[in-house]
Amino acid sequence: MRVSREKAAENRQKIIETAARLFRERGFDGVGVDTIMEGAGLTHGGFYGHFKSKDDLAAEAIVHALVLGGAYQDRFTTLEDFVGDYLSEPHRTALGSGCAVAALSGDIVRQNAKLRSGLAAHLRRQFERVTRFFAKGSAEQKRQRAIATIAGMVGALVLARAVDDQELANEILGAARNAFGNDATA
Amino acid sequence: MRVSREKAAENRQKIIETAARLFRERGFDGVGVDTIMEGAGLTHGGFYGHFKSKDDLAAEAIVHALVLGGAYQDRFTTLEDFVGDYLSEPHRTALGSGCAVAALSGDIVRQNAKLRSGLAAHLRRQFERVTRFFAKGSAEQKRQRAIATIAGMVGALVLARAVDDQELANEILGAARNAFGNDATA
DNA sequence: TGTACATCAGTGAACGCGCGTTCACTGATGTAC
DNA sequence: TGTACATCAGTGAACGCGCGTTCACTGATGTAC
Repeated sequence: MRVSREKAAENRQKIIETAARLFRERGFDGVGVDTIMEGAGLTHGGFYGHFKSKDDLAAEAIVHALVLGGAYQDRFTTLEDFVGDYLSEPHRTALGSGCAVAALSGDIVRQNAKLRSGLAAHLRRQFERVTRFFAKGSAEQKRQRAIATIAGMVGALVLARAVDDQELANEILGAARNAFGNDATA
Repeated sequence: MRVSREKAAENRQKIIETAARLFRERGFDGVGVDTIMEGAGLTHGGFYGHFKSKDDLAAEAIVHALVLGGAYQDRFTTLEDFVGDYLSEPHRTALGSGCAVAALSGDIVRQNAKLRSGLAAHLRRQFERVTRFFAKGSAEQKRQRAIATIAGMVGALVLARAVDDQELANEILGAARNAFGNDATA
């Protein structure tokens, strides 16, 4: 049953969004093409009309998630708000719609080079943008603080999610909020 | 060909060590039972004489790696040494013998509960031990600093490894060393 | 504007490979006497 | 201490399932006239 070009483009987008969610929730090897297609309301056979391979989709899905992640960070005006939202309990439990770096960094290392350089580009942009939260110090010092802050945020979220104890998880998030949530140089 | 009890125990240990290395290098789904057994100098059929399943081995292998990780941290007398060694280029490239938390946290989230609670216990011990590097502040403040420092270290290592650009990777490590390598409260 | 045909998005069965797991077998170790 | 037998660690072939991928087919869309 052929479908209008518009509808086909819509389907393609739905596949990418579904994949971006499921990959974050279950990891790259944890979701099959059939599950993704089903999640997008289609059957698995049509997959290869849209993408060259599962790897190809993975690249598109992760790029999609990273772009959203860049926009997310832009919404905040203070470091405290940014860090507080990122290191919140909702974000800890919202794997599928949360930070793709925290959810997939382990998988990305083992993916193709294109994805890894895409991640590098994303991080470079993030480092650049996050310097705006720091008031004092040289440009180089601001950049270093931005990098360390992002590393601390990602690490804290990863640890909090990995742990099988909500109390400990929230303690980790709280400690990281205190440590990274305000500009110590201000 | 039966083998002495001693040799069998040795083989079992070799399997665990090989698995601990390969899982860290390639992820849990990235290595097969056959590869692990081959790495241990055996054939794949004997695997189930030693372990109930691949998951069972994964639990033992990761616990093994975590125990070594705990001992590793004990060797350092100053925060600067500890952080400097952890956030070094050798550690960045030594996936198979490096920090299991950084290498496998993503996989552990999706593993069985036993492993996750093992990781929680490990992290609790690490948080406790790492407080010794902090001189001032209340016990609670020291603990929070220890947690934030470990989160920052893990996050920085994960990001540095995920990125496809050695220069950026080393910049991340350097920024994190500066941020976490000395007790800002001293 | 309507008709005829070509195109092609999506379907669902099937293929084939990888990998976790099982099993009959081997032959050296361990033990009973 | 030596012999006979039971045990069992390890071998390698085979099984079976899941999953990525392919393919013949369907029928609605898009286009040519």
